Amino acid sequence: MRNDKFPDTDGFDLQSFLPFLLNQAAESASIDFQKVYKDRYGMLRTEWRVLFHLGLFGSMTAKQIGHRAKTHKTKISRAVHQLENRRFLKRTRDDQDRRVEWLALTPMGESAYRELRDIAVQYDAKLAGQFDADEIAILRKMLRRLAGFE
Amino acid sequence: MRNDKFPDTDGFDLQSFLPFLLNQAAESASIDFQKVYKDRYGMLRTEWRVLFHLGLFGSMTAKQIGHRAKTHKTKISRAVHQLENRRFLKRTRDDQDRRVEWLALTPMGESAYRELRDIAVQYDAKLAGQFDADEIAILRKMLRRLAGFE
DNA sequence: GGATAATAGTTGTTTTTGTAACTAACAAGC
DNA sequence: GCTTGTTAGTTACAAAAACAACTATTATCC
Repeated sequence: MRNDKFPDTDGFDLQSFLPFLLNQAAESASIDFQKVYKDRYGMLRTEWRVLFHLGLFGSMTAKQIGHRAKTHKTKISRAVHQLENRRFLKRTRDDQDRRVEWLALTPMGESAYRELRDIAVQYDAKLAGQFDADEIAILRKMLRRLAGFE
Repeated sequence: MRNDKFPDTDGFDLQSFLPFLLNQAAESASIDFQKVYKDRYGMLRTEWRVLFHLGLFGSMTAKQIGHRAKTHKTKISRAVHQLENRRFLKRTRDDQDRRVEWLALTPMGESAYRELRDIAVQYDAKLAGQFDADEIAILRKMLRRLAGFE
């Protein structure tokens, strides 16, 4: 947190303060990908996240997605509705526990997922490309820890 | 981006995808600090950012703050209003260009800034403390680059 | 110097989010 | 089996963000 540029400010540097810095980095790093799912697919952030979870893990419940994506159930609920309206997913009630519903992508949803995932892979490679491989590995490891993954 | 756990998903791992990972890390790393400025000071995110900019850099215009914090002018405008209502800052018109107004903290604003800044310093130290010093240096350097600082 | 464009900041309207209360289904204890 | 508590998911309302249109002032350029 020491800061040579502003020794008169008790060494505090806003641009090094992790909550601020992480938010700014996250926003910058997301903006172009956001344009893709927003402008080209008409999706909201929670919607692509739900799409990706189902694409990656197959059938899941809303609760499971919310837990894994650290997203509140109302946001998940709305994203699921929207994806359902667009015929990207279908829901089926659990026979054992009729409160639960299992979500799964339709063929249309699968196809949208694959397209977006390929874009995501390229996008990530481009972001990571500006750093050394070992640096990126350190970055991801630290971010995973900060995010509470692992 | 390779992923050993899910080799059936073309090596895509959502929890390593930088836009997602960065957002999750940013959110986790911000949440406790957010509680402080929100619950204890009744501030919104943009409000503490404006407060900090004025605390750090002294007198600034709304435009300058928006540019430095990458925040839209309407958000800045409303944050400034709110901080003014609470007597945390005062505005003075520029004599040369009467569209411009200079913002500066009142003594009350200064005091709130100093308190929050001290909390921020401790908070950052606590976050950083879970990593080695050289790792943290690498992290901040990379995040600054991603954020478009420097 | 008068029309046109640009800039700083504000206001109004629409989306999206956050929060709390709700419904429906199940579980536990007695 | 009936009260009480929990859980999955939805809905309704309030708060905040996004976006566009606006006012007032200054700059440009003919």
